[in-house]
Amino acid sequence: MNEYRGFFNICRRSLQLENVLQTGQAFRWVLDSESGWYTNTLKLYPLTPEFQIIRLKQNDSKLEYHLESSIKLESREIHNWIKQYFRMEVDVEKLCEEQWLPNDSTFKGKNLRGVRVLQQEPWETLISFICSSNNNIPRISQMCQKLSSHYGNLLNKHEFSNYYSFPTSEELCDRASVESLRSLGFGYRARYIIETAKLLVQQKKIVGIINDTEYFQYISNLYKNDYLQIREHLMGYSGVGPKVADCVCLMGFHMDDIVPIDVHIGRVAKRDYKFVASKKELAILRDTYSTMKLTKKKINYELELIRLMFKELWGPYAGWAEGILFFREISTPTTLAPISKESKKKRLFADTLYDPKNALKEPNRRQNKYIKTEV
DNA sequence: CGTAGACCTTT
DNA sequence: AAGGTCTAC
Repeated sequence: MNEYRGFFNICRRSLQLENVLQTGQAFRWVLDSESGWYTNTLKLYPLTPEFQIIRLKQNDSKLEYHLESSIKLESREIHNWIKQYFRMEVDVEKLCEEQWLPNDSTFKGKNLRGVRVLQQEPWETLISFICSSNNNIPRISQMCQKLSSHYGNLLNKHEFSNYYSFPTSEELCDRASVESLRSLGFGYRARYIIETAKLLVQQKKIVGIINDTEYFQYISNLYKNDYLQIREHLMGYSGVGPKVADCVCLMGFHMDDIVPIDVHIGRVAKRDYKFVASKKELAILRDTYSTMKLTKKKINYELELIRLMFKELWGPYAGWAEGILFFREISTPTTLAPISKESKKKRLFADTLYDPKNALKEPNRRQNKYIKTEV
Protein backbone atom coordinates (compact mmCIF):
# COMPACT_ATOMS: atom_id res chain seq x y z
CA MET A 1 0.00 0.00 0.00
CA ASN A 2 1.20 3.46 -0.91
CA GLU A 3 0.02 6.40 1.15
CA TYR A 4 -0.27 9.98 0.06
CA ARG A 5 -1.26 13.04 2.05
CA GLY A 6 -1.82 16.63 1.12
CA PHE A 7 -4.08 19.61 1.61
CA PHE A 8 -5.67 22.63 -0.02
CA ASN A 9 -6.05 26.05 1.49
CA ILE A 10 -9.76 26.53 1.11
CA CYS A 11 -12.39 28.09 3.37
CA ARG A 12 -15.87 26.80 4.15
CA ARG A 13 -17.42 29.55 2.06
CA SER A 14 -15.91 27.93 -1.02
CA LEU A 15 -16.35 24.33 -0.01
CA GLN A 16 -18.38 22.74 2.76
CA LEU A 17 -17.82 18.98 2.63
CA GLU A 18 -21.08 17.95 4.26
CA ASN A 19 -23.05 20.10 1.81
CA VAL A 20 -21.31 18.54 -1.16
CA LEU A 21 -20.77 14.92 -0.15
CA GLN A 22 -24.02 14.22 1.67
CA THR A 23 -26.72 16.08 -0.21
CA GLY A 24 -27.50 13.76 -3.07
CA GLN A 25 -24.68 14.24 -5.58
CA ALA A 26 -22.42 11.44 -4.46
CA PHE A 27 -23.78 8.55 -2.44
CA ARG A 28 -20.87 6.52 -1.11
CA TRP A 29 -18.99 8.96 1.11
CA VAL A 30 -19.07 7.80 4.71
CA LEU A 31 -18.42 10.16 7.61
CA ASP A 32 -16.73 8.98 10.76
CA SER A 33 -18.20 11.51 13.18
CA GLU A 34 -15.57 10.71 15.81
CA SER A 35 -12.64 11.81 13.67
CA GLY A 36 -14.42 13.96 11.11
CA TRP A 37 -12.91 12.05 8.18
CA TYR A 38 -14.99 11.19 5.13
CA THR A 39 -14.03 7.97 3.36
CA ASN A 40 -14.89 6.63 -0.08
CA THR A 41 -13.38 4.60 -2.86
CA LEU A 42 -12.86 6.39 -6.16
CA LYS A 43 -11.52 5.63 -9.57
CA LEU A 44 -8.78 8.21 -10.07
CA TYR A 45 -9.18 8.13 -13.81
CA PRO A 46 -7.10 8.69 -15.88
CA LEU A 47 -4.32 8.21 -13.31
CA THR A 48 -5.41 4.63 -12.78
CA PRO A 49 -8.41 2.49 -13.79
CA GLU A 50 -8.43 0.91 -10.33
CA PHE A 51 -10.37 2.23 -7.33
CA GLN A 52 -8.38 3.72 -4.46
CA ILE A 53 -9.37 4.53 -0.88
CA ILE A 54 -9.61 8.23 -0.32
CA ARG A 55 -10.24 10.21 2.87
CA LEU A 56 -11.10 13.86 3.32
CA LYS A 57 -11.37 16.17 6.27
CA GLN A 58 -11.66 19.92 6.53
CA ASN A 59 -11.31 22.67 9.09
CA ASP A 60 -11.98 26.39 8.71
CA SER A 61 -9.00 27.03 6.48
CA LYS A 62 -8.01 23.82 4.76
CA LEU A 63 -9.08 20.58 3.16
CA GLU A 64 -6.89 17.61 4.00
CA TYR A 65 -6.74 14.43 1.99
CA HIS A 66 -5.29 11.00 2.42
CA LEU A 67 -5.00 8.41 -0.30
CA GLU A 68 -4.35 4.73 0.14
CA SER A 69 -3.27 3.41 -3.21
CA SER A 70 -2.49 -0.05 -4.52
CA ILE A 71 -0.04 1.43 -6.98
CA LYS A 72 2.56 4.16 -7.08
CA LEU A 73 1.29 7.56 -8.14
CA GLU A 74 2.65 11.05 -8.49
CA SER A 75 1.75 13.31 -5.55
CA ARG A 76 1.24 16.21 -7.91
CA GLU A 77 -1.15 14.16 -10.06
CA ILE A 78 -3.22 13.14 -7.06
CA HIS A 79 -3.39 16.73 -5.92
CA ASN A 80 -4.62 17.84 -9.33
CA TRP A 81 -7.09 14.99 -9.54
CA ILE A 82 -8.75 16.04 -6.29
CA LYS A 83 -8.73 19.61 -7.51
CA GLN A 84 -10.72 18.66 -10.57
CA TYR A 85 -13.06 16.39 -8.58
CA PHE A 86 -14.16 19.45 -6.61
CA ARG A 87 -13.90 21.73 -9.65
CA MET A 88 -11.79 24.08 -7.57
CA GLU A 89 -11.05 26.23 -10.60
CA VAL A 90 -14.63 27.50 -10.49
CA ASP A 91 -15.16 30.64 -8.42
CA VAL A 92 -18.74 30.24 -7.16
CA GLU A 93 -18.84 33.52 -5.26
CA LYS A 94 -17.78 35.45 -8.30
CA LEU A 95 -20.35 33.59 -10.39
CA CYS A 96 -23.06 34.48 -7.94
CA GLU A 97 -22.11 38.12 -7.82
CA GLU A 98 -21.56 38.71 -11.52
CA GLN A 99 -23.71 36.15 -13.28
CA TRP A 100 -26.66 35.19 -11.08
CA LEU A 101 -27.35 38.15 -8.79
CA PRO A 102 -27.75 40.81 -11.52
CA ASN A 103 -30.51 38.73 -13.15
CA ASP A 104 -32.02 37.00 -10.16
CA SER A 105 -32.60 38.58 -6.77
CA THR A 106 -33.12 35.13 -5.27
CA PHE A 107 -29.39 35.05 -4.69
CA LYS A 108 -29.34 38.36 -2.85
CA GLY A 109 -27.63 38.17 0.51
CA LYS A 110 -27.75 34.41 0.46
CA ASN A 111 -25.11 32.16 1.88
CA LEU A 112 -23.86 29.82 -0.80
CA ARG A 113 -23.11 27.25 1.90
CA GLY A 114 -19.98 25.96 0.21
CA VAL A 115 -22.07 24.00 -2.26
CA ARG A 116 -20.25 22.89 -5.40
CA VAL A 117 -20.95 20.51 -8.27
CA LEU A 118 -18.61 17.53 -8.29
CA GLN A 119 -17.01 16.10 -11.39
CA GLN A 120 -17.80 12.44 -11.12
CA GLU A 121 -17.22 9.22 -13.01
CA PRO A 122 -20.05 8.77 -15.57
CA TRP A 123 -20.79 5.07 -15.10
CA GLU A 124 -21.19 5.24 -11.33
CA THR A 125 -23.14 8.48 -11.75
CA LEU A 126 -25.49 6.80 -14.21
CA ILE A 127 -26.21 3.81 -11.98
CA SER A 128 -26.49 5.99 -8.86
CA PHE A 129 -29.11 8.20 -10.44
CA ILE A 130 -31.02 5.25 -11.87
CA CYS A 131 -31.34 4.28 -8.20
CA SER A 132 -32.53 7.79 -7.33
CA SER A 133 -35.90 7.58 -9.06
CA ASN A 134 -38.81 8.08 -6.69
CA ASN A 135 -36.45 7.53 -3.79
CA ASN A 136 -34.79 9.29 -0.87
CA ILE A 137 -31.12 10.03 -0.19
CA PRO A 138 -30.61 7.59 2.71
CA ARG A 139 -31.93 4.68 0.68
CA ILE A 140 -30.07 5.71 -2.49
CA SER A 141 -26.85 5.79 -0.45
CA GLN A 142 -27.64 2.40 1.03
CA MET A 143 -28.23 0.97 -2.45
CA CYS A 144 -24.97 2.37 -3.88
CA GLN A 145 -23.14 1.01 -0.87
CA LYS A 146 -24.70 -2.39 -1.47
CA LEU A 147 -23.69 -2.41 -5.13
CA SER A 148 -20.08 -1.96 -4.01
CA SER A 149 -20.04 -4.40 -1.13
CA HIS A 150 -21.89 -7.16 -2.98
CA TYR A 151 -20.60 -6.80 -6.52
CA GLY A 152 -17.42 -4.72 -6.30
CA ASN A 153 -13.90 -5.89 -5.44
CA LEU A 154 -12.46 -5.85 -1.96
CA LEU A 155 -9.66 -3.29 -1.98
CA ASN A 156 -7.80 -4.03 1.22
CA LYS A 157 -7.93 -6.88 3.64
CA HIS A 158 -5.77 -5.63 6.46
CA GLU A 159 -7.84 -2.78 7.83
CA PHE A 160 -10.66 -2.76 10.29
CA SER A 161 -13.28 -1.82 7.74
CA ASN A 162 -13.67 -3.29 4.30
CA TYR A 163 -13.64 -1.06 1.27
CA TYR A 164 -14.92 -2.08 -2.13
CA SER A 165 -14.76 -0.68 -5.62
CA PHE A 166 -17.93 0.28 -7.44
CA PRO A 167 -18.64 -2.60 -9.86
CA THR A 168 -17.96 -2.17 -13.57
CA SER A 169 -20.69 -2.99 -16.07
CA GLU A 170 -19.08 -6.40 -16.67
CA GLU A 171 -18.84 -7.16 -12.98
CA LEU A 172 -22.49 -6.26 -12.56
CA CYS A 173 -23.47 -8.50 -15.48
CA ASP A 174 -21.37 -11.40 -14.19
CA ARG A 175 -22.16 -11.15 -10.51
CA ALA A 176 -25.62 -9.62 -10.17
CA SER A 177 -29.09 -10.55 -11.36
CA VAL A 178 -32.53 -8.99 -11.18
CA GLU A 179 -33.44 -11.49 -8.47
CA SER A 180 -30.34 -10.88 -6.33
CA LEU A 181 -30.77 -7.12 -6.60
CA ARG A 182 -34.41 -7.38 -5.68
CA SER A 183 -33.59 -9.44 -2.64
CA LEU A 184 -31.16 -6.69 -1.62
CA GLY A 185 -34.03 -4.20 -1.68
CA PHE A 186 -33.56 -2.47 -5.03
CA GLY A 187 -37.21 -2.89 -5.92
CA TYR A 188 -38.23 -2.22 -9.51
CA ARG A 189 -34.86 -0.56 -10.18
CA ALA A 190 -33.23 -4.01 -10.17
CA ARG A 191 -34.34 -4.56 -13.75
CA TYR A 192 -33.15 -1.11 -14.87
CA ILE A 193 -29.66 -1.71 -13.45
CA ILE A 194 -29.21 -5.12 -15.05
CA GLU A 195 -30.57 -3.99 -18.42
CA THR A 196 -28.35 -0.91 -18.38
CA ALA A 197 -25.24 -2.92 -17.49
CA LYS A 198 -25.99 -5.46 -20.23
CA LEU A 199 -26.55 -2.79 -22.84
CA LEU A 200 -23.32 -1.02 -21.91
CA VAL A 201 -21.29 -4.22 -22.13
CA GLN A 202 -22.76 -4.80 -25.56
CA GLN A 203 -22.12 -1.24 -26.73
CA LYS A 204 -18.54 -1.32 -25.50
CA LYS A 205 -17.90 -4.57 -27.35
CA ILE A 206 -19.08 -3.02 -30.63
CA VAL A 207 -16.55 -0.19 -30.47
CA GLY A 208 -13.82 -2.26 -28.82
CA ILE A 209 -13.61 -0.45 -25.50
CA ILE A 210 -13.38 -2.28 -22.17
CA ASN A 211 -13.35 0.58 -19.69
CA ASP A 212 -16.72 2.17 -18.75
CA THR A 213 -15.21 5.62 -18.24
CA GLU A 214 -13.50 5.46 -21.62
CA TYR A 215 -16.69 4.42 -23.33
CA PHE A 216 -18.53 7.50 -22.08
CA GLN A 217 -15.55 9.61 -23.06
CA TYR A 218 -15.82 8.08 -26.52
CA ILE A 219 -19.54 8.94 -26.66
CA SER A 220 -18.79 12.49 -25.59
CA ASN A 221 -16.20 12.86 -28.36
CA LEU A 222 -18.39 11.11 -30.91
CA TYR A 223 -21.12 13.69 -30.42
CA LYS A 224 -18.60 16.51 -30.02
CA ASN A 225 -19.90 17.17 -26.53
CA ASP A 226 -23.33 18.06 -27.95
CA TYR A 227 -25.79 18.01 -25.08
CA LEU A 228 -28.95 17.03 -26.94
CA GLN A 229 -27.31 14.05 -28.61
CA ILE A 230 -25.56 12.85 -25.47
CA ARG A 231 -28.82 13.08 -23.55
CA GLU A 232 -30.55 11.17 -26.33
CA HIS A 233 -27.89 8.47 -26.01
CA LEU A 234 -28.23 8.31 -22.22
CA MET A 235 -31.99 7.94 -22.44
CA GLY A 236 -31.38 4.75 -24.37
CA TYR A 237 -30.62 3.03 -21.07
CA SER A 238 -33.40 1.45 -19.08
CA GLY A 239 -34.64 3.57 -16.20
CA VAL A 240 -33.07 6.72 -17.63
CA GLY A 241 -35.46 9.58 -18.33
CA PRO A 242 -34.70 13.28 -18.72
CA LYS A 243 -33.99 13.92 -15.04
CA VAL A 244 -31.47 11.09 -14.65
CA ALA A 245 -29.86 11.85 -18.02
CA ASP A 246 -29.45 15.50 -17.03
CA CYS A 247 -27.82 14.52 -13.73
CA VAL A 248 -25.29 12.44 -15.66
CA CYS A 249 -24.70 15.31 -18.09
CA LEU A 250 -24.14 17.78 -15.26
CA MET A 251 -22.00 15.70 -12.92
CA GLY A 252 -20.65 12.93 -15.14
CA PHE A 253 -19.99 15.00 -18.27
CA HIS A 254 -19.50 18.26 -16.36
CA MET A 255 -21.93 20.22 -18.49
CA ASP A 256 -22.21 23.10 -16.06
CA ASP A 257 -25.15 24.80 -17.74
CA ILE A 258 -27.50 21.81 -17.45
CA VAL A 259 -30.24 22.08 -14.82
CA PRO A 260 -31.87 18.74 -13.95
CA ILE A 261 -35.53 19.36 -13.23
CA ASP A 262 -36.98 17.42 -10.33
CA VAL A 263 -40.12 17.93 -8.27
CA HIS A 264 -38.39 20.41 -5.96
CA ILE A 265 -37.01 22.66 -8.64
CA GLY A 266 -40.24 22.34 -10.62
CA ARG A 267 -42.12 23.63 -7.59
CA VAL A 268 -39.62 26.47 -7.19
CA ALA A 269 -40.13 27.43 -10.85
CA LYS A 270 -43.88 27.71 -10.55
CA ARG A 271 -44.04 29.16 -7.07
CA ASP A 272 -41.09 31.56 -6.99
CA TYR A 273 -40.54 32.29 -10.67
CA LYS A 274 -44.17 32.23 -11.78
CA PHE A 275 -43.38 29.88 -14.59
CA VAL A 276 -46.17 29.22 -17.09
CA ALA A 277 -45.63 27.30 -20.31
CA SER A 278 -47.07 28.99 -23.37
CA LYS A 279 -48.48 27.19 -26.40
CA LYS A 280 -45.97 28.89 -28.64
CA GLU A 281 -42.98 27.82 -26.58
CA LEU A 282 -44.28 24.27 -26.44
CA ALA A 283 -44.80 24.18 -30.21
CA ILE A 284 -41.26 25.38 -30.90
CA LEU A 285 -39.83 22.74 -28.60
CA ARG A 286 -41.87 19.94 -30.13
CA ASP A 287 -40.59 20.97 -33.53
CA THR A 288 -37.02 21.12 -32.30
CA TYR A 289 -37.14 17.60 -30.87
CA SER A 290 -39.20 16.05 -33.66
CA THR A 291 -36.27 14.09 -35.06
CA MET A 292 -34.97 12.77 -31.74
CA LYS A 293 -36.64 9.45 -31.08
CA LEU A 294 -36.03 8.89 -27.39
CA THR A 295 -36.08 12.55 -26.39
CA LYS A 296 -39.45 12.91 -28.09
CA LYS A 297 -40.73 9.83 -26.34
CA LYS A 298 -39.46 10.55 -22.84
CA ILE A 299 -39.43 14.31 -22.50
CA ASN A 300 -41.99 16.30 -20.55
CA TYR A 301 -42.24 19.51 -22.51
CA GLU A 302 -43.35 21.65 -19.60
CA LEU A 303 -40.41 20.54 -17.44
CA GLU A 304 -38.11 21.00 -20.42
CA LEU A 305 -39.24 24.61 -20.73
CA ILE A 306 -38.52 25.12 -17.05
CA ARG A 307 -35.03 23.74 -17.63
CA LEU A 308 -34.49 26.16 -20.51
CA MET A 309 -35.82 29.09 -18.51
CA PHE A 310 -33.26 28.45 -15.77
CA LYS A 311 -30.51 27.95 -18.30
CA GLU A 312 -31.32 31.31 -19.88
CA LEU A 313 -31.58 33.01 -16.52
CA TRP A 314 -28.47 31.63 -14.87
CA GLY A 315 -26.17 31.14 -17.84
CA PRO A 316 -23.14 28.86 -18.37
CA TYR A 317 -23.08 27.61 -14.76
CA ALA A 318 -26.84 27.25 -14.38
CA GLY A 319 -26.43 23.73 -12.99
CA TRP A 320 -24.39 25.13 -10.11
CA ALA A 321 -27.02 27.74 -9.35
CA GLU A 322 -29.62 24.99 -9.26
CA GLY A 323 -27.48 22.98 -6.86
CA ILE A 324 -27.45 25.88 -4.44
CA LEU A 325 -31.18 26.56 -4.74
CA PHE A 326 -31.95 22.89 -4.39
CA PHE A 327 -29.89 22.69 -1.25
CA ARG A 328 -31.80 25.62 0.24
CA GLU A 329 -35.12 24.14 -0.84
CA ILE A 330 -34.56 20.84 0.92
CA SER A 331 -32.70 22.17 3.95
CA THR A 332 -35.33 24.75 4.89
CA PRO A 333 -38.49 23.06 3.67
CA THR A 334 -41.03 25.52 2.41
CA THR A 335 -43.09 22.68 1.11
CA LEU A 336 -45.86 23.55 3.50
CA ALA A 337 -45.83 27.25 2.67
CA PRO A 338 -49.07 28.26 1.00
CA ILE A 339 -48.64 28.51 -2.74
CA SER A 340 -51.15 31.35 -2.74
CA LYS A 341 -48.57 33.54 -1.08
CA GLU A 342 -47.66 35.82 -3.97
CA SER A 343 -44.04 36.41 -4.74
CA LYS A 344 -43.01 39.87 -5.85
CA LYS A 345 -41.38 38.44 -8.90
CA LYS A 346 -42.93 38.85 -12.27
CA ARG A 347 -42.97 36.22 -14.90
CA LEU A 348 -39.53 36.06 -16.43
CA PHE A 349 -40.30 35.82 -20.08
CA ALA A 350 -43.17 37.22 -22.07
CA ASP A 351 -44.27 34.85 -24.82
CA THR A 352 -43.10 37.18 -27.52
CA LEU A 353 -39.70 37.71 -25.97
CA TYR A 354 -38.81 34.19 -25.07
CA ASP A 355 -37.79 31.85 -27.83
CA PRO A 356 -36.63 28.52 -26.42
CA LYS A 357 -34.42 28.12 -29.47
CA ASN A 358 -32.14 30.76 -27.99
CA ALA A 359 -31.76 28.66 -24.90
CA LEU A 360 -31.05 25.61 -27.02
CA LYS A 361 -27.97 27.12 -28.51
CA GLU A 362 -24.96 25.40 -27.08
CA PRO A 363 -22.87 27.60 -24.83
CA ASN A 364 -19.14 27.79 -25.07
CA ARG A 365 -18.23 25.33 -22.35
CA ARG A 366 -14.64 26.46 -22.53
CA GLN A 367 -15.29 30.03 -21.47
CA ASN A 368 -13.25 30.76 -18.40
CA LYS A 369 -14.41 34.06 -16.98
CA TYR A 370 -15.18 32.32 -13.70
CA ILE A 371 -12.09 30.22 -13.59
CA LYS A 372 -9.72 30.98 -10.80
CA THR A 373 -6.14 31.42 -11.96
CA GLU A 374 -4.59 29.27 -9.26
CA VAL A 375 -5.83 27.63 -6.10
C1' DC B 1 -49.51 13.84 -26.97
C1' DG B 2 -50.67 14.28 -22.19
C1' DT B 3 -52.19 12.08 -18.26
C1' DA B 4 -53.06 8.72 -14.73
C1' DG B 5 -51.36 4.77 -12.13
C1' DA B 6 -48.30 1.40 -11.07
C1' DC B 7 -43.86 0.38 -9.48
C1' DC B 8 -40.31 -1.49 -4.66
C1' DT B 9 -39.16 -0.12 -0.15
C1' DT B 10 -38.57 2.72 3.76
C1' DT B 11 -39.50 6.80 6.64
C1' DA C 1 -44.11 10.79 0.11
C1' DA C 2 -39.47 10.08 -1.32
C1' DG C 3 -34.67 14.56 -6.16
C1' DG C 4 -38.78 9.42 -11.70
C1' DT C 5 -39.70 6.19 -15.26
C1' DC C 6 -42.66 3.23 -17.85
C1' DT C 7 -46.96 1.72 -19.76
C1' DA C 8 -51.52 2.00 -21.20
C1' DC C 9 -55.32 4.66 -22.67
